[in-house]
Amino acid sequence: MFDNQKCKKCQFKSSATKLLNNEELNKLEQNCSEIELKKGDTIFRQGILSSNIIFLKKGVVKLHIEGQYKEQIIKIAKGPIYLGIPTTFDEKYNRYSATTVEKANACFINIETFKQFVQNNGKFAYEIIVELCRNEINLFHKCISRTQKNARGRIADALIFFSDEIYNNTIFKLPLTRNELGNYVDTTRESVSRILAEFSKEKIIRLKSKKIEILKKKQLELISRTG
DNA sequence: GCATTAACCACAG
DNA sequence: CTGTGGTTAATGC
Repeated sequence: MFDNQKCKKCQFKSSATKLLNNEELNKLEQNCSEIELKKGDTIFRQGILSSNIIFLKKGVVKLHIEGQYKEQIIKIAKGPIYLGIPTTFDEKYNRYSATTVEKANACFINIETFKQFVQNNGKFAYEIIVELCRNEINLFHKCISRTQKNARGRIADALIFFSDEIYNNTIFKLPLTRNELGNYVDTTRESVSRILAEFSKEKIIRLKSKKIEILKKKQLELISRTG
């Protein structure tokens, strides 16, 4: 289970982990375990005892909360990234769930080990803070998108996000169902279907079921701004 | 009033 | 799981 040298030689080291010294890396190797995940696997679930910090090496996940009426997708994220810091660091129970939407590789890191690094290695802690700050700013933008744009604008935002941030490509396969995309951008699956069909008709995207090609990004950006 | 937007419902692939 | 049509409610000229 504990393959020595695994962390030291890891190609996906986070910017924080790069700042650990040799002794700390040894400690990490003894308190961290990597697993492979299939699409749809739960990494951690809302409501259960939280116990690990997750380092998602690669793959795409959704962070989601079971709301009063329906599931809400809070965020889509791609590795390499830490998951669960907000819900594990100072919370007894998970406040949200993380589920893969593609196959992924994740390392489960003992929370006490992670805390020791934060407490004893300022540079490590600094990198973690930077990542948390980025996350918060991103959520502020998401908040604006949700409240101040119409459905077309929100879906345009989502398409640009998948293209630019997740797949770095104008062609990609949506990892979400229409219903999930609706949960992500605060609308219904019907509206998602309709709006994607409109974009396709307007030749802004090419659409075949989940495969999407962005043809006119400028146009999408305009829709994002003006609805 | 009239137009627009989007949710809800129903039904068919 | 999707796409589409009809209906309805809210909102803003």
